[in-house]
Amino acid sequence: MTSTDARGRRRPADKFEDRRRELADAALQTLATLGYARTSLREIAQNSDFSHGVLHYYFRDKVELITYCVQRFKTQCVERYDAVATHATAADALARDAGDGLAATLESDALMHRLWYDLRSQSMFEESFRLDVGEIDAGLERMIWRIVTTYAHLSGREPACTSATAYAAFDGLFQQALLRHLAADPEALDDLRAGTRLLLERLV
Amino acid sequence: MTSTDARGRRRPADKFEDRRRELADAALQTLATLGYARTSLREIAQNSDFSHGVLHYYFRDKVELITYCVQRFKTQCVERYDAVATHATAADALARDAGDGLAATLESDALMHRLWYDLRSQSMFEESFRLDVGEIDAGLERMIWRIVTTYAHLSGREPACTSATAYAAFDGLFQQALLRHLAADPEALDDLRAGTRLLLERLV
DNA sequence: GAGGGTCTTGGACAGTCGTCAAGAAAAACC
DNA sequence: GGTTTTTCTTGACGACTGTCCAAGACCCTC
Repeated sequence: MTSTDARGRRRPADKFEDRRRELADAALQTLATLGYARTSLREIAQNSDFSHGVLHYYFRDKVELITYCVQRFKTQCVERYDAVATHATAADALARDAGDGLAATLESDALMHRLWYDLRSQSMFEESFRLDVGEIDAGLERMIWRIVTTYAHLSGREPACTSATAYAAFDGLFQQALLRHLAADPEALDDLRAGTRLLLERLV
Repeated sequence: MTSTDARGRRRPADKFEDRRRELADAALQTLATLGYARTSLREIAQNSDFSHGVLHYYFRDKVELITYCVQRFKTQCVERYDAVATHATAADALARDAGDGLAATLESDALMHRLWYDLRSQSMFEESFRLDVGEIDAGLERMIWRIVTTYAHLSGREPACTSATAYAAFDGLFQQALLRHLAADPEALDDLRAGTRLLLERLV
């Protein structure tokens, strides 16, 4: 049902899913630039190759589109953050790489991270987002915990906090850095790097 | 200009400001329950004793109303958080009081805290909010720093991090606890209390 | 109590929103 | 090539938005 035939043509079910992905990407781009509150279906369609009516051919309503976007955003997040998982062999090198990695993705994907915090705030009001948002948060928590446990192992120590506490602290650090970076604070990235090293050292 | 006359009647300038406050409070209540994205001027008016037209008598437009609300919200925040500033005489008692205080305000004012994170996310998209949001953040940072430095003094140590890093970590902790509390996680409050004690101990 | 400024109402306005349906266009099939 | 099916465009709908305004209600002073 999801395979291709002998001539390499996609089967109908695949085409349908491909178009959904294409429209969801246009929606994500619009959401990242305008924010959830100001994003309309017509604006999304204008950022794609299609007219606004086609959105209801591929999605039942706006909620299904946004939900699909959140899920798609999640997979992009996991891919992006897995790249941060380093292969360092020394504790201080790992701490430096982690700080650099977080600062790099904050700078290059600032708009997407901004959207993430916007959608997570929306999930506090709109229950239909909560499941997907919770799964993204869980994935990020695992990513942070991998770094913390690796750092602990490399330095011959044990983590001094739970996985949830470690993620909460790093997420707060990242969010503050993003806020200041978007407000054109030139020290935001350096403070994120320094804060990452300090938190790693203090939490294990 | 802001005083009352001999008979205790308010001067016109005061009446004007009082009505602005009254309408802003109705707006804040609406914002806290619906969120920024779903709050309209008519909805705000319905949560007050007036009709929707009066909003443009006291506020130039929606942006000025919302901005005024954010400023008003800030003063409420400062008042609320100053109550958390404890007068403990021992380090472990201070850590316990701080955790209990944060957990208490999270539980009793959950909707207002939800609104705060919503508005802070909006400030990443809407530049007109940034100044006020930044000032609120700075006030919260001072509140956290007061707790951290007091804790350090009581335990005869020095803070191991900057004020910004400490606030970022505690803010992340609080926001995760709020997310889980709103998602009906029964352990959210206890984890916030435990996390507060752990962060205090580890960051000084 | 009359007059005049302050305050409030409720409706009208031009846009925009999500949604839908009819039909054109394109693609797939025989 | 003609027919059927899938895909897409276009225009319309009712509801809702922020904004504005004419008219009335209110309140204070003389």
